[in-house]
Amino acid sequence: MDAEFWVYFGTFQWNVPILNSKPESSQVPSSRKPPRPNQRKRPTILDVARRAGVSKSLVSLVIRGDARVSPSNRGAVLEAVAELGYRPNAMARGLVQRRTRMVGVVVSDLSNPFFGDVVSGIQRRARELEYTVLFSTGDRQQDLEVEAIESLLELRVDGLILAGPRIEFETIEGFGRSAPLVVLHRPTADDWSDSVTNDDPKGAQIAVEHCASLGHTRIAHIDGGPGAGAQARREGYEQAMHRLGLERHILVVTGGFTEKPGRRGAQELLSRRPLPTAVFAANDLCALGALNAFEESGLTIPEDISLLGYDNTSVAALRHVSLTSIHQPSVRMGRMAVDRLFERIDKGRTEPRHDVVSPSLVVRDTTGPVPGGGE
Amino acid sequence: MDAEFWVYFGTFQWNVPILNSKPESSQVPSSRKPPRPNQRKRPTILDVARRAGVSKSLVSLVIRGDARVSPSNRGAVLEAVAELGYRPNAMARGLVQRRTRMVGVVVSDLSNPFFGDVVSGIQRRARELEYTVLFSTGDRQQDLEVEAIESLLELRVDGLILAGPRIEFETIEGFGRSAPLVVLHRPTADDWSDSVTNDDPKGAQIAVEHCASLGHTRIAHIDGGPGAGAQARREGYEQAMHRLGLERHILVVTGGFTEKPGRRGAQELLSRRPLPTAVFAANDLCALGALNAFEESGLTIPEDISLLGYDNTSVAALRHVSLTSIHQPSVRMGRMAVDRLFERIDKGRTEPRHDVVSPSLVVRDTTGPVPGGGE
DNA sequence: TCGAGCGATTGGAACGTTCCAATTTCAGGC
DNA sequence: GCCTGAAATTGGAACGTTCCAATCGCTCGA
Repeated sequence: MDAEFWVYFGTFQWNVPILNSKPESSQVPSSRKPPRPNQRKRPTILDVARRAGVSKSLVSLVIRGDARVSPSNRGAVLEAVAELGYRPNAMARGLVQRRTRMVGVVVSDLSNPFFGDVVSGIQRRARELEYTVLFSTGDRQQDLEVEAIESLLELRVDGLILAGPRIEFETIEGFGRSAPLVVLHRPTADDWSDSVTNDDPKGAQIAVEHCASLGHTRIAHIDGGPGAGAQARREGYEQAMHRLGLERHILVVTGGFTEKPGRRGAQELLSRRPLPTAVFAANDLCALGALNAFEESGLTIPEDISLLGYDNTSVAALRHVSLTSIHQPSVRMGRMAVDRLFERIDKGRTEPRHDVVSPSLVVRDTTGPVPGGGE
Repeated sequence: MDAEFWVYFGTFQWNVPILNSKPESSQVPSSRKPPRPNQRKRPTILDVARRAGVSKSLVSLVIRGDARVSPSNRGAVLEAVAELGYRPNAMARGLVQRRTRMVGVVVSDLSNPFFGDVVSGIQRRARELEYTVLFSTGDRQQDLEVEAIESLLELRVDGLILAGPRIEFETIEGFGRSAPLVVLHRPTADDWSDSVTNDDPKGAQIAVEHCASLGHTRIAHIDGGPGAGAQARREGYEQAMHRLGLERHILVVTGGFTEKPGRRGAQELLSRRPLPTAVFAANDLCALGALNAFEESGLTIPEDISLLGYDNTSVAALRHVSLTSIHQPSVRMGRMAVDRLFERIDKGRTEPRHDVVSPSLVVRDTTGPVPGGGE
């Protein structure tokens, strides 16, 4: 068996395989062998140059779109390029230019629809700035997430965006020392990274105030459990309740960021008396779990209980669901992340910047006036 | 303004910017300027070698985990690596090795929850085979999709997986000539690429048979419009209806793969008399749109109308939705795609292989017996 | 007719690795 | 003390680009 040896020094982490004396026995399936050239040898800039009868430098100029090349030579080169099926080698280019015009994006969970919009914003802004985006994901596991980041850094991306990272803060800070880094959806406060987050306490406040404006007083909260954003939303809820003079109605039960814990949280709420008339859930999926539990127990939404989610995912927008939710401007946040990176990479900014954007309320069909006039 | 000039030759496509005589005026914002080295110079293998008092070759051996290095030297090198915060440069390595151990995955639409599982399968299998996965997406646009693929190929990924590509068949075939290529969720039949698809006609047949087994005869279909998989599902539906002797009940209305067209399709169905008692929609989102339209018109599901989706996405599984659907083994399909790639890259397979996996039925709460005994 | 000046073109030196063949080191047997 | 061979280590040549300074070839004015 191979041993794994972790070198850890300061803020830097990297794993080195240590083999035992038996050489390539327990290695990868069988693949360290001579890599069979499946495809025929790829043409290089030199092949193009030969074919076009010019120097490699001239080919390079044409490829980069330099204006000083004579039309005839440009034509000849382009022709040779097409004939040979030449495709520039980004590695060679990156090596000499020492920059890649690539940004790496690590998404903690690609299957969460919430990240779709973020990714879309990143993609579009990056394109405007002529950057290429490479995504990677830890598939919900911390160690894979670190591996993904490492790979991207080894590829020498010019900058890194971590969308909702699940890894430890110290690790993140270490990466920030290696490359320009923007953290999305999770606040950082160090000198090495930027962050773009939404104002969770504010969002919670908006949710509570919406309920209050509909006459609700017994407003409960199903929280996000141990998750990162959970605390901020819970505290926002509590503060808002205080501010409205509803502190004696504060009621928080444990939930989570997916359907099942939301369901369980709601079931716990159902055992309390008097029942709350409005429930603010940690996020949309959590709210959906709650919705299900309420419906099963014979309550109707929003007549008996009003329900709010958070994140305004595509699921909340489905008309069959039509969940009132707190919206984060995800697309814009994605764009902002790229802008922060751009400032560091191309404008030379070095002082950290931490942006907080405001959430907003999207009223749909799961919230309504308090039944029977409250209390 | 910059002009864009497309070189197209045979199966190869690549865009070359052509500048007008004014040099760097209307260029990118301002970024072609000297790239400011935001971070301090990165240590190279030579720095490590100097610090550890050994040759660069020895450092290279340690990093790659070669067993022949003496323990003392290994220790010294590792120490130097940690002290300097050295991270190997994948570009330099890839350049000389002429392989990268990276596979590129282009997902047509990252916000579609359907691809979450596929990606997960790809990710896990790739990790087992010690490949790194790089994702990219066209964000639903054809030209961006091509750009994404180009970028990955310029990076010299060892292989490429296209998940539900929206680009033309000829273009795909061209890419298959440049690198090992697996197409997911869309059949190909050429000699240059492999494909992994689900058996759409079979899935449609299962859906229809499920309805029939519940006593339904007036089974309608809301199709996927002009989309790629739409045709196969529609034809599967029609064939199954024939086989069951229900050809006179065949009823297809135009829909699409998202909620809105599904809604419209359902509305059209509602104008037909007699109403169908079961509806098979092109996919889950389409079915959700239909569900909404039916509910709005006062029908209850499944008492008045049974409803089926396709793809068995996470949305269908939400208990509040609980949509009967046709399941594709997405995770497995992702794994298979990586395996096909591996066979081409490391095993030297060259003959194409086209796998078709079987879909299956997931019964939930939107299908039930035919109301009143049919006809 | 000649050089100045300018645009177009070129060859060589990087970039940071791995690979390979060659060299050094060292233990052990005679 | 020397030779042998294996193990450990090494320097130089790739890999495919871009960058830079230098050169080439014209046109034009004196």
